[in-house]
Amino acid sequence: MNTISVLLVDDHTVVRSGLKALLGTQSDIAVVGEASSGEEALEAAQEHSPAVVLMDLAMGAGMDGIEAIKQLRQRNPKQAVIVFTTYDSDADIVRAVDAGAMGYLLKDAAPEEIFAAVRGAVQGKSVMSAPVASRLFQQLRNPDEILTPREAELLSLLTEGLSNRDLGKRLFISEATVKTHLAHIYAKLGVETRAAAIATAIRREGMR
Amino acid sequence: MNTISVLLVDDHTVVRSGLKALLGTQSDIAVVGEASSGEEALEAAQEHSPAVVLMDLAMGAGMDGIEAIKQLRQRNPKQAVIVFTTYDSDADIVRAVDAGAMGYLLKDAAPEEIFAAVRGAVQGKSVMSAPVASRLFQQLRNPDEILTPREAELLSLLTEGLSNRDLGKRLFISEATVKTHLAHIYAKLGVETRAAAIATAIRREGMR
DNA sequence: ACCGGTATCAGCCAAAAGGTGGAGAGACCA
DNA sequence: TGGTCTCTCCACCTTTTGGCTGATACCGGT
Repeated sequence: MNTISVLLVDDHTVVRSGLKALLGTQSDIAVVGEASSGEEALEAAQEHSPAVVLMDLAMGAGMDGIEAIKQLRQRNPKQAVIVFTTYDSDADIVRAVDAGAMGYLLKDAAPEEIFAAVRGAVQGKSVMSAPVASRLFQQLRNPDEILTPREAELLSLLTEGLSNRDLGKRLFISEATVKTHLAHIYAKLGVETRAAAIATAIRREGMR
Repeated sequence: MNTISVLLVDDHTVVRSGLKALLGTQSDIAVVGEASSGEEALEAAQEHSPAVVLMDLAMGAGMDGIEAIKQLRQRNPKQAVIVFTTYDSDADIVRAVDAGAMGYLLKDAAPEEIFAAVRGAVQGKSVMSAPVASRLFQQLRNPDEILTPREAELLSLLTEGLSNRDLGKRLFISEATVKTHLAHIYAKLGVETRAAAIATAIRREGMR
């Protein structure tokens, strides 16, 4: 039986310990290294050349998870990277998959799910938590939901708490136009109020 | 030497494993139970009567962390509850301290910090991570800007994009009361609209 | 030359939110 | 006991938002 070597990357000590403890119960999986930042991850990957990298996206300071994935994939395309994070933010999922992540697990995943993801990853299978999969599916099914540049601009200002009038002044357009854009934005985001739009915008696009 | 019994409450399996592994390295600390929800926590506390409860505030479904703290404190005031969570949201900190939490640690805390908090808690000392402490300090310096627990609760729901009507239903109060609370919140935050309040709340409190 | 997407603007109406002022109940503290 | 804080509720009024319909104009690709 081939044992699968795993590198853990997370800035939370307890999460690393937990994963180590969990993975340690499986005879075919061995944790060969740990890192608490993107930079450390690259070094550790160089040193241990693990088969699988289990990585949190949100790392306190320095290089973020997405960038780390890109670099890892670039240096060693055989290495499988599995994202292991707390949130299922749309933007993060897309970016992670784009950067070359093989799987996307949420931190409340069951142990079995984690084991399956690690084993699947070395075989080229991509495993993701159910909520993540459904979000990805949604996005693929609904390309309409992409905001136009102007709409994105408005949404961004919206999250600063401006009124329609202020939005108009800021963008040099009439209040009527602002309302039109907003209506389109609401439709695309699947919400009915500006409050919900702000909440959705912040929760689905970065900003955490 | 007295060993300190600890109950872990977190809906993430890996976090529980991690804490268990970390605390297991200390000869004077013993994990006597685990729970993954507020309800389970109350049961487990009943069964094991631990000296310290280490609890995540954000629990997926059912009872939230704050409510769990209140009930734990009510049933056994000698028990020390330490909050162990990912974010340092102003509202959460205030509410947790109010509910009777003895300490407030962030999940990226160093192991030593966690040990110190557990040992301190049984002696009646309250330990908190530096960022948390600084936020609390800020709030004490600016008493006008402190939201009441109820207001904080409202603000938190507000950031989910709910309407006044929905807020009322969720909190079992009339729309009139919701508007009163909102008016107070706006005054304290120094904003005029709900959109600005949401934006401010998210940018100044946790949720990143 | 036509069509689809984007950006701009208007008017009308209903719903939601915000401002003002007032008020009672319960908790806590001096 | 009196004062303060918090939470709850009400009525009235103004402003803001959102839903709907419709319009003009520019750009790019077929």
